Amino acid sequence: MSAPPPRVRFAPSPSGYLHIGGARTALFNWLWARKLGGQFVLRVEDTDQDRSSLESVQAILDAMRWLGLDWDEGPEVGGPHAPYFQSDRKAIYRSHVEQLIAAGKAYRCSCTKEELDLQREALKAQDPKAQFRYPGTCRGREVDPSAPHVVRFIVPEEGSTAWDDRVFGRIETPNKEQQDFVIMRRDGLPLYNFAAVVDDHLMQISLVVRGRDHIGNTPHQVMLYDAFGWEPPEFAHLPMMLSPKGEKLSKRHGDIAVQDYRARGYSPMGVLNYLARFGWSFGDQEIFSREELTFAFDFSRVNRSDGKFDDKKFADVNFAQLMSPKLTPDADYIAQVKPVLEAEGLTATDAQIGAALPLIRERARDFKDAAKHLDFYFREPPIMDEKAASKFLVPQAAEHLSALRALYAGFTPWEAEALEARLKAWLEETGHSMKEVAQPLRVALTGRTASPGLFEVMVVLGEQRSLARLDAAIRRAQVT
RNA sequence: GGCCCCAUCGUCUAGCGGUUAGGACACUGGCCUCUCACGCCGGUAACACGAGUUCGAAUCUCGUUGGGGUCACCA
Repeated sequence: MSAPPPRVRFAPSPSGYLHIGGARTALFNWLWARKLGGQFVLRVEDTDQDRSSLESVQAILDAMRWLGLDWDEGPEVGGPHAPYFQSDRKAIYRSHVEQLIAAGKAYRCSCTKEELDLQREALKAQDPKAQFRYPGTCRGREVDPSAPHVVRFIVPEEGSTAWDDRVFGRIETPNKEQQDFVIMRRDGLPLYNFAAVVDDHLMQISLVVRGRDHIGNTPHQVMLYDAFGWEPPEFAHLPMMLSPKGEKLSKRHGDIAVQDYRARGYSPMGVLNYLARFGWSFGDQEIFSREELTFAFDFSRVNRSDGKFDDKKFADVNFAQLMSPKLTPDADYIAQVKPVLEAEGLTATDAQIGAALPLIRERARDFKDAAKHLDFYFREPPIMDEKAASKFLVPQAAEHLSALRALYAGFTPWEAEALEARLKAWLEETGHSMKEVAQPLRVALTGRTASPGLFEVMVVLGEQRSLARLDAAIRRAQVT
């Protein structure tokens, strides 16, 4: 008898862009749902109105879509447990708070933040090492429901709270470490721990997958499930992604938004592949297709130790994705590089890009880079590297290039092997070496000193443009 | 500081009592070669430390050290 398909969720708070660490959490959730045929729910945790914005919601949804992490229920797609914005679920939270109060598991508290701050400072003055916890002043006291107040949950004095984490195993913390935490604010909005529990239960989430920074919240949430008489979901906490220096990853460490990598010209699978292998492994395999990832992923192979972000490795994984026609089919490659080309003022048909693609796949590390490698195929005349020109397009080269020009005019078939054979024969006849002519020819054809093989380039360029570029180079070489 | 978690090359990791401790990135020597790139061959480089358990520990236990997370009317 197999377990029912999981219901998992990703619950971002829309206070910025989709963070790379958040994307990994989303990915692990998504993989699990897709692997087992479950549902992936997207829920927007926007109960903090000051920090949430609509633009941010949009940015996150865009990033999710770009990564191909589609959700079965959530914003813009709806679902049986709508609404999926917590700001639209206030009435639900309110009634559940009332339920806990009525059951004697929570109480209204009229202590103000200022009062508590004062108490906190007083305690600190008395004993700098002491831990301040809410003393339960309002516990059992009658507080006028119409007067300003928060609602606090009653934490059991004794015992401990535990769960069996899918990744970390059993985690247990003594209840005396906790205080009567606030579940509803003065303004009537719920707090994270409370809203998450109510929603996860109502949305029938069976497994909560999130960052390890939530481990401290989990006991609160488990207590809440108990208080409601609900069965808690399973939990799987993920090790943290830290900065290269081992600090918590933040904007200070450069690019950390999914958007940043999109702008850099990374492919979605490049990003996903790197994230997947961060904290998870599958033998020695480094590069995965989306399907392979979905097949191979399992929480039993998720690590417990935090990791440091490595840009170089990330770039290499992205490169490996782009290099493989199997992982990045021509059509995908073309669709993604085309806009970058256009931004550079270059226009090319899919077929034209496709013809040059085999020559750049093993050279371009990202789509930005690809556009650079593609530039001379589509720019007429090509941009001439002046240093290269003055070094290689000299009178001596003009002679060689003129000879080659004559050799290739009207030559058939215009194919790499034939073109190369013709040149080799000429070298044989004249006693020149490939090294003498290669670089002048390359500079003539491409405007630069580094390029794919000469004959492959000539084929992509075609006879007319190849000869025209030779002519221009010969003129240039003569006047030098 | 309390609580919780973690600990294999610089980095991501394999390893789940017996291995010359493997792979990948990065770095590096060479090969290939018309340049660049890809590719191939090779090199430097790790079990944090200390006690146990065991015939035998990177693998199990405890301690030490180190690192991280969390302690809100944020999520």
